[in-house]
Amino acid sequence: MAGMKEKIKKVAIHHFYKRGYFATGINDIARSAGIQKSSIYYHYANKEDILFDILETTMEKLDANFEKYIRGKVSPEEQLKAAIEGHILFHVRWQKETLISDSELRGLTARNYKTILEMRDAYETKFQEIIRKGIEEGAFEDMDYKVASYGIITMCTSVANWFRKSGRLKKEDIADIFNRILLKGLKPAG
Amino acid sequence: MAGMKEKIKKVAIHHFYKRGYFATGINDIARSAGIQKSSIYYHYANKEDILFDILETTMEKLDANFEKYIRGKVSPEEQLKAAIEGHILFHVRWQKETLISDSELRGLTARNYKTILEMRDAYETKFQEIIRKGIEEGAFEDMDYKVASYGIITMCTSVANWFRKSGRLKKEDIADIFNRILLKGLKPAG
DNA sequence: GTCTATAGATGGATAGAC
DNA sequence: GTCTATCCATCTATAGAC
Repeated sequence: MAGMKEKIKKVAIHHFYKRGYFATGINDIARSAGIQKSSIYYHYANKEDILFDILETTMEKLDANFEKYIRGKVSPEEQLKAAIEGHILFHVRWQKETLISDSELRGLTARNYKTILEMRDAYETKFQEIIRKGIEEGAFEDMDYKVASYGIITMCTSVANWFRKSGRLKKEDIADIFNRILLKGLKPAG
Repeated sequence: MAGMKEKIKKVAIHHFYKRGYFATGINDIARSAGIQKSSIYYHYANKEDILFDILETTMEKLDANFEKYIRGKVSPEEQLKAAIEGHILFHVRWQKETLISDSELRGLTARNYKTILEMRDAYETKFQEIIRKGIEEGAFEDMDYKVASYGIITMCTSVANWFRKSGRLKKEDIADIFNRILLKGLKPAG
Protein backbone atom coordinates (compact mmCIF):
# COMPACT_ATOMS: atom_id res chain seq x y z
CA MET A 1 0.00 0.00 0.00
CA ALA A 2 1.25 3.44 -0.94
CA GLY A 3 1.73 5.60 2.10
CA MET A 4 1.92 2.65 4.45
CA LYS A 5 5.27 3.82 5.78
CA GLU A 6 3.68 7.13 6.75
CA LYS A 7 0.78 5.30 8.34
CA ILE A 8 3.15 3.16 10.39
CA LYS A 9 4.97 6.28 11.51
CA LYS A 10 1.73 7.99 12.43
CA VAL A 11 0.38 5.18 14.58
CA ALA A 12 3.82 4.65 16.13
CA ILE A 13 3.83 8.31 17.20
CA HIS A 14 0.47 7.75 18.83
CA HIS A 15 1.63 4.67 20.75
CA PHE A 16 5.02 6.08 21.76
CA TYR A 17 3.22 9.17 23.03
CA LYS A 18 0.56 7.27 24.93
CA ARG A 19 2.58 4.44 26.47
CA GLY A 20 6.21 5.08 25.69
CA TYR A 21 8.67 3.47 23.31
CA PHE A 22 9.63 0.41 25.34
CA ALA A 23 6.08 -0.29 26.43
CA THR A 24 4.96 -0.28 22.81
CA GLY A 25 5.34 -3.51 20.86
CA ILE A 26 5.79 -3.97 17.13
CA ASN A 27 2.52 -5.82 17.40
CA ASP A 28 0.68 -2.77 18.74
CA ILE A 29 1.93 -0.69 15.85
CA ALA A 30 1.05 -3.36 13.29
CA ARG A 31 -2.45 -3.82 14.66
CA SER A 32 -3.11 -0.07 14.58
CA ALA A 33 -1.79 0.14 11.04
CA GLY A 34 -4.00 -2.76 10.00
CA ILE A 35 -1.20 -5.07 8.90
CA GLN A 36 0.77 -8.02 10.28
CA LYS A 37 3.83 -7.27 12.36
CA SER A 38 6.18 -8.87 9.86
CA SER A 39 5.02 -6.35 7.26
CA ILE A 40 6.50 -3.57 9.38
CA TYR A 41 9.94 -4.84 8.47
CA TYR A 42 9.38 -4.21 4.79
CA HIS A 43 9.24 -0.48 5.59
CA TYR A 44 11.58 -0.20 8.55
CA ALA A 45 14.72 -2.16 9.38
CA ASN A 46 13.75 -2.50 13.02
CA LYS A 47 11.78 -0.92 15.84
CA GLU A 48 14.45 1.64 16.69
CA ASP A 49 14.45 2.79 13.08
CA ILE A 50 10.84 3.95 13.48
CA LEU A 51 11.74 5.95 16.57
CA PHE A 52 14.76 7.45 14.87
CA ASP A 53 12.67 8.49 11.86
CA ILE A 54 10.24 10.30 14.16
CA LEU A 55 12.96 12.05 16.12
CA GLU A 56 15.01 13.07 13.10
CA THR A 57 12.15 14.62 11.15
CA THR A 58 10.90 16.37 14.29
CA MET A 59 14.31 17.93 14.92
CA GLU A 60 14.54 19.01 11.29
CA LYS A 61 11.14 20.65 11.46
CA LEU A 62 12.01 22.31 14.77
CA ASP A 63 15.12 23.84 13.27
CA ALA A 64 13.27 25.06 10.17
CA ASN A 65 10.63 26.54 12.45
CA PHE A 66 13.28 28.47 14.37
CA GLU A 67 14.72 29.93 11.19
CA LYS A 68 11.27 30.93 9.99
CA TYR A 69 10.49 32.83 13.19
CA ILE A 70 13.90 34.46 13.52
CA ARG A 71 14.00 35.78 9.95
CA GLY A 72 14.25 39.54 9.79
CA LYS A 73 14.63 39.96 13.54
CA VAL A 74 17.74 41.95 14.43
CA SER A 75 18.04 42.86 18.11
CA PRO A 76 18.60 40.10 20.70
CA GLU A 77 15.31 41.06 22.33
CA GLU A 78 13.34 40.70 19.12
CA GLN A 79 15.16 37.51 18.26
CA LEU A 80 14.63 35.89 21.64
CA LYS A 81 10.98 36.84 21.68
CA ALA A 82 10.51 35.30 18.24
CA ALA A 83 12.51 32.21 19.17
CA ILE A 84 10.45 31.67 22.32
CA GLU A 85 7.18 32.17 20.47
CA GLY A 86 8.25 29.82 17.70
CA HIS A 87 9.45 27.21 20.18
CA ILE A 88 6.20 27.25 22.15
CA LEU A 89 3.90 27.20 19.13
CA PHE A 90 5.91 24.35 17.62
CA HIS A 91 5.62 22.31 20.80
CA VAL A 92 1.86 22.80 20.77
CA ARG A 93 1.52 22.05 17.06
CA TRP A 94 3.66 18.91 17.31
CA GLN A 95 2.79 17.98 20.85
CA LYS A 96 3.11 14.21 20.54
CA GLU A 97 6.30 14.31 18.50
CA THR A 98 8.09 16.79 20.76
CA LEU A 99 7.09 14.90 23.87
CA ILE A 100 8.60 11.75 22.37
CA SER A 101 11.72 13.71 21.41
CA ASP A 102 11.98 14.82 24.99
CA SER A 103 11.50 11.51 26.75
CA GLU A 104 12.40 8.64 24.45
CA LEU A 105 15.98 9.42 23.47
CA ARG A 106 17.09 6.44 25.56
CA GLY A 107 15.50 4.12 23.06
CA LEU A 108 18.28 4.93 20.61
CA THR A 109 21.55 3.06 20.31
CA ALA A 110 24.84 4.97 20.42
CA ARG A 111 25.14 6.08 16.82
CA ASN A 112 21.55 7.28 16.42
CA TYR A 113 21.60 8.82 19.88
CA LYS A 114 24.63 10.87 18.92
CA THR A 115 22.98 12.09 15.73
CA ILE A 116 19.86 13.36 17.47
CA LEU A 117 21.82 14.84 20.35
CA GLU A 118 23.99 16.81 17.95
CA MET A 119 20.88 18.19 16.26
CA ARG A 120 19.47 19.19 19.62
CA ASP A 121 22.73 20.76 20.70
CA ALA A 122 22.91 22.78 17.48
CA TYR A 123 19.40 24.05 18.13
CA GLU A 124 20.13 24.98 21.73
CA THR A 125 23.30 26.74 20.66
CA LYS A 126 21.25 29.09 18.51
CA PHE A 127 19.22 30.06 21.57
CA GLN A 128 22.35 30.46 23.64
CA GLU A 129 23.97 32.72 21.08
CA ILE A 130 21.02 35.09 21.15
CA ILE A 131 21.20 35.32 24.93
CA ARG A 132 24.99 35.63 24.96
CA LYS A 133 24.85 38.48 22.46
CA GLY A 134 22.09 40.18 24.40
CA ILE A 135 24.19 40.10 27.55
CA GLU A 136 27.20 41.39 25.62
CA GLU A 137 25.20 44.33 24.26
CA GLY A 138 23.72 45.11 27.66
CA ALA A 139 20.18 44.33 26.58
CA PHE A 140 20.07 41.45 29.07
CA GLU A 141 21.34 41.27 32.63
CA ASP A 142 24.76 39.73 33.09
CA MET A 143 24.36 36.07 34.02
CA ASP A 144 25.48 32.61 32.94
CA TYR A 145 23.93 32.45 29.49
CA LYS A 146 24.04 28.67 29.26
CA VAL A 147 22.17 28.08 32.49
CA ALA A 148 19.70 30.79 31.53
CA SER A 149 19.09 29.16 28.17
CA TYR A 150 18.59 25.71 29.69
CA GLY A 151 15.92 27.11 31.96
CA ILE A 152 14.20 29.14 29.27
CA ILE A 153 14.11 26.33 26.74
CA THR A 154 12.81 23.79 29.22
CA MET A 155 10.14 26.18 30.46
CA CYS A 156 8.89 26.62 26.91
CA THR A 157 9.24 22.94 26.06
CA SER A 158 7.00 22.14 29.01
CA VAL A 159 3.87 23.28 27.17
CA ALA A 160 3.96 19.95 25.34
CA ASN A 161 3.32 18.31 28.70
CA TRP A 162 0.25 20.16 29.84
CA PHE A 163 -1.25 22.14 26.96
CA ARG A 164 -4.77 21.05 26.05
CA LYS A 165 -6.56 22.40 22.99
CA SER A 166 -9.75 22.35 25.05
CA GLY A 167 -8.19 24.45 27.81
CA ARG A 168 -9.02 28.02 28.79
CA LEU A 169 -6.08 29.60 27.00
CA LYS A 170 -5.03 29.65 23.37
CA LYS A 171 -1.49 28.74 22.45
CA GLU A 172 -0.76 32.37 21.59
CA ASP A 173 -1.77 33.36 25.12
CA ILE A 174 0.73 30.91 26.60
CA ALA A 175 3.45 32.31 24.38
CA ASP A 176 2.58 35.83 25.52
CA ILE A 177 2.65 34.97 29.22
CA PHE A 178 5.97 33.16 29.00
CA ASN A 179 7.52 35.88 26.87
CA ARG A 180 6.40 38.51 29.32
CA ILE A 181 7.94 36.68 32.28
CA LEU A 182 11.15 35.73 30.53
CA LEU A 183 11.99 38.95 28.67
CA LYS A 184 11.27 41.05 31.73
CA GLY A 185 13.27 38.59 33.79
CA LEU A 186 16.29 38.88 31.52
CA LYS A 187 16.35 42.65 31.21
CA PRO A 188 18.65 44.54 33.58
CA ALA A 189 16.88 45.65 36.73
CA GLY A 190 15.62 49.23 36.90
CA MET B 1 19.79 -10.02 54.69
CA ALA B 2 18.82 -6.98 56.70
CA GLY B 3 18.55 -3.91 54.53
CA MET B 4 18.15 -5.92 51.35
CA LYS B 5 14.91 -4.13 50.53
CA GLU B 6 16.75 -0.81 50.68
CA LYS B 7 19.52 -2.23 48.51
CA ILE B 8 17.02 -3.40 45.91
CA LYS B 9 15.44 0.04 45.93
CA LYS B 10 18.80 1.70 45.56
CA VAL B 11 19.97 -0.34 42.57
CA ALA B 12 16.50 -0.06 41.01
CA ILE B 13 16.80 3.73 41.20
CA HIS B 14 20.11 3.48 39.42
CA HIS B 15 18.73 1.32 36.61
CA PHE B 16 15.47 3.24 36.19
CA TYR B 17 17.50 6.43 35.97
CA LYS B 18 20.01 5.06 33.50
CA ARG B 19 17.81 3.07 31.15
CA GLY B 20 14.24 3.69 32.18
CA TYR B 21 11.63 1.56 33.93
CA PHE B 22 10.47 -0.58 31.01
CA ALA B 23 13.97 -1.15 29.70
CA THR B 24 15.07 -2.42 33.11
CA GLY B 25 14.41 -6.08 33.88
CA ILE B 26 13.89 -7.73 37.24
CA ASN B 27 17.01 -9.63 36.32
CA ASP B 28 19.07 -6.44 36.03
CA ILE B 29 17.97 -5.34 39.47
CA ALA B 30 18.63 -8.76 41.00
CA ARG B 31 22.10 -8.99 39.48
CA SER B 32 23.04 -5.53 40.77
CA ALA B 33 21.71 -6.40 44.21
CA GLY B 34 23.67 -9.65 44.21
CA ILE B 35 20.69 -11.97 44.55
CA GLN B 36 18.52 -14.17 42.33
CA LYS B 37 15.53 -12.55 40.68
CA SER B 38 13.08 -14.72 42.58
CA SER B 39 14.40 -13.25 45.81
CA ILE B 40 13.16 -9.84 44.75
CA TYR B 41 9.62 -11.09 45.26
CA TYR B 42 10.19 -11.73 48.93
CA HIS B 43 10.62 -7.94 49.38
CA TYR B 44 8.33 -6.55 46.70
CA ALA B 45 5.06 -7.89 45.33
CA ASN B 46 6.06 -7.08 41.76
CA LYS B 47 8.14 -4.81 39.59
CA GLU B 48 5.69 -1.93 39.67
CA ASP B 49 5.75 -2.04 43.45
CA ILE B 50 9.42 -1.07 43.39
CA LEU B 51 8.72 1.91 41.14
CA PHE B 52 5.80 2.99 43.31
CA ASP B 53 7.94 2.82 46.45
CA ILE B 54 10.52 5.11 44.83
CA LEU B 55 7.95 7.60 43.59
CA GLU B 56 5.96 7.72 46.80
CA THR B 57 8.91 8.35 49.12
CA THR B 58 10.32 10.93 46.71
CA MET B 59 7.04 12.85 46.66
CA GLU B 60 6.85 12.71 50.46
CA LYS B 61 10.37 14.06 50.77
CA LEU B 62 9.67 16.78 48.20
CA ASP B 63 6.65 17.95 50.15
CA ALA B 64 8.55 17.95 53.46
CA ASN B 65 11.33 19.90 51.74
CA PHE B 66 8.85 22.54 50.59
CA GLU B 67 7.47 22.98 54.09
CA LYS B 68 10.96 23.29 55.51
CA TYR B 69 11.92 26.07 53.11
CA ILE B 70 8.63 27.96 53.36
CA ARG B 71 8.58 28.04 57.16
CA GLY B 72 8.61 31.56 58.56
CA LYS B 73 8.30 33.20 55.14
CA VAL B 74 5.37 35.58 54.98
CA SER B 75 5.19 37.66 51.81
CA PRO B 76 4.46 35.96 48.47
CA GLU B 77 7.84 37.15 47.20
CA GLU B 78 9.73 35.64 50.11
CA GLN B 79 7.67 32.47 49.89
CA LEU B 80 8.12 32.02 46.16
CA LYS B 81 11.83 32.66 46.41
CA ALA B 82 12.16 30.06 49.14
CA ALA B 83 9.96 27.58 47.28
CA ILE B 84 12.01 27.94 44.10
CA GLU B 85 15.29 27.57 45.96
CA GLY B 86 14.02 24.53 47.83
CA HIS B 87 12.65 22.96 44.65
CA ILE B 88 15.91 23.41 42.77
CA LEU B 89 18.17 22.20 45.57
CA PHE B 90 15.93 19.17 46.09
CA HIS B 91 16.11 18.26 42.42
CA VAL B 92 19.89 18.43 42.55
CA ARG B 93 20.14 16.48 45.80
CA TRP B 94 17.77 13.75 44.57
CA GLN B 95 18.61 13.98 40.91
CA LYS B 96 17.98 10.34 39.97
CA GLU B 97 14.79 10.02 41.99
CA THR B 98 13.23 13.23 40.69
CA LEU B 99 14.10 12.38 37.11
CA ILE B 100 12.34 9.05 37.54
CA SER B 101 9.37 10.81 39.13
CA ASP B 102 9.22 13.04 36.12
CA SER B 103 9.46 10.47 33.37
CA GLU B 104 8.31 7.07 34.61
CA LEU B 105 4.80 7.75 35.84
CA ARG B 106 3.49 5.70 32.92
CA GLY B 107 4.89 2.57 34.51
CA LEU B 108 2.14 2.75 37.13
CA THR B 109 -1.26 1.11 36.86
CA ALA B 110 -4.38 3.21 37.41
CA ARG B 111 -4.63 3.11 41.19
CA ASN B 112 -0.97 3.83 41.89
CA TYR B 113 -0.87 6.41 39.13
CA LYS B 114 -3.75 8.25 40.74
CA THR B 115 -2.04 8.24 44.14
CA ILE B 116 1.19 9.79 42.85
CA LEU B 117 -0.61 12.27 40.63
CA GLU B 118 -2.65 13.50 43.59
CA MET B 119 0.53 14.04 45.58
CA ARG B 120 2.05 15.97 42.71
CA ASP B 121 -1.09 18.05 42.24
CA ALA B 122 -1.14 18.91 45.94
CA TYR B 123 2.48 20.06 45.69
CA GLU B 124 1.84 22.17 42.59
CA THR B 125 -1.20 23.71 44.21
CA LYS B 126 0.99 25.08 46.99
CA PHE B 127 3.13 26.82 44.39
CA GLN B 128 0.06 28.11 42.59
CA GLU B 129 -1.42 29.53 45.76
CA ILE B 130 1.69 31.58 46.43
CA ILE B 131 1.56 33.05 42.94
CA ARG B 132 -2.19 33.61 43.06
CA LYS B 133 -1.89 35.47 46.35
CA GLY B 134 1.03 37.50 45.03
CA ILE B 135 -1.02 38.62 42.05
CA GLU B 136 -3.95 39.44 44.33
CA GLU B 137 -1.77 41.62 46.53
CA GLY B 138 -0.20 43.34 43.55
CA ALA B 139 3.26 41.97 44.30
CA PHE B 140 3.20 40.07 41.00
CA GLU B 141 1.96 41.16 37.61
CA ASP B 142 -1.55 40.13 36.70
CA MET B 143 -1.42 36.96 34.63
CA ASP B 144 -2.79 33.42 34.54
CA TYR B 145 -1.30 32.02 37.75
CA LYS B 146 -1.69 28.39 36.72
CA VAL B 147 0.17 28.76 33.46
CA ALA B 148 2.83 30.81 35.21
CA SER B 149 3.28 28.14 37.86
CA TYR B 150 3.53 25.34 35.29
CA GLY B 151 6.34 27.21 33.56
CA ILE B 152 8.16 28.12 36.76
CA ILE B 153 8.00 24.63 38.23
CA THR B 154 9.15 22.95 35.02
CA MET B 155 12.01 25.41 34.60
CA CYS B 156 13.24 24.56 38.08
CA THR B 157 12.61 20.85 37.70
CA SER B 158 14.81 20.90 34.62
CA VAL B 159 18.00 21.13 36.68
CA ALA B 160 17.62 17.40 37.32
CA ASN B 161 18.18 16.90 33.60
CA TRP B 162 21.39 18.78 33.08
CA PHE B 163 23.01 19.61 36.43
CA ARG B 164 26.42 18.00 36.89
CA LYS B 165 28.27 18.12 40.19
CA SER B 166 31.47 18.53 38.19
CA GLY B 167 30.10 21.53 36.29
CA ARG B 168 31.20 25.17 36.53
CA LEU B 169 28.40 26.29 38.78
CA LYS B 170 27.31 25.22 42.24
CA LYS B 171 23.69 24.33 42.85
CA GLU B 172 23.22 27.52 44.86
CA ASP B 173 24.36 29.54 41.83
CA ILE B 174 21.70 27.91 39.66
CA ALA B 175 19.04 28.70 42.26
CA ASP B 176 20.20 32.34 42.33
CA ILE B 177 20.11 32.74 38.55
CA PHE B 178 16.65 31.20 38.20
CA ASN B 179 15.30 33.19 41.12
CA ARG B 180 16.63 36.40 39.65
CA ILE B 181 14.99 35.75 36.27
CA LEU B 182 11.70 34.50 37.68
CA LEU B 183 11.07 36.99 40.48
CA LYS B 184 11.99 39.93 38.27
CA GLY B 185 9.83 38.43 35.54
CA LEU B 186 6.81 38.18 37.82
CA LYS B 187 7.03 41.65 39.33
CA PRO B 188 4.89 44.35 37.73
CA ALA B 189 6.78 46.28 35.05
CA GLY B 190 8.22 49.66 36.01
C1' DG C 1 3.91 -5.48 -0.47
C1' DT C 2 1.61 -8.38 2.60
C1' DC C 3 0.83 -12.79 4.39
C1' DT C 4 1.50 -17.24 7.72
C1' DA C 5 4.47 -19.49 10.62
C1' DT C 6 7.98 -19.69 13.70
C1' DA C 7 12.55 -19.06 15.55
C1' DG C 8 15.04 -17.58 19.51
C1' DA C 9 15.52 -14.70 23.37
C1' DT C 10 13.82 -12.53 27.33
C1' DG C 11 10.31 -10.87 30.16
C1' DG C 12 7.71 -11.22 34.93
C1' DA C 13 6.36 -14.25 38.19
C1' DT C 14 5.63 -18.77 41.03
C1' DA C 15 6.68 -23.41 43.47
C1' DG C 16 9.00 -25.59 46.64
C1' DA C 17 13.59 -26.95 48.78
C1' DC C 18 16.82 -25.40 52.23
C1' DG D 1 15.47 -14.90 53.43
C1' DT D 2 17.59 -16.87 49.57
C1' DC D 3 18.09 -20.54 46.47
C1' DT D 4 17.15 -23.61 41.96
C1' DA D 5 14.08 -24.72 38.56
C1' DT D 6 10.55 -23.69 35.65
C1' DC D 7 6.17 -21.91 33.62
C1' DC D 8 4.14 -19.20 30.35
C1' DA D 9 3.45 -15.02 28.02
C1' DT D 10 5.47 -11.72 25.07
C1' DC D 11 8.86 -9.65 22.43
C1' DT D 12 11.79 -8.62 18.14
C1' DA D 13 12.95 -10.38 14.03
C1' DT D 14 13.35 -13.74 10.05
C1' DA D 15 11.98 -17.31 6.35
C1' DG D 16 9.49 -18.22 2.68
C1' DA D 17 4.82 -18.47 0.23
C1' DC D 18 1.73 -15.68 -2.54
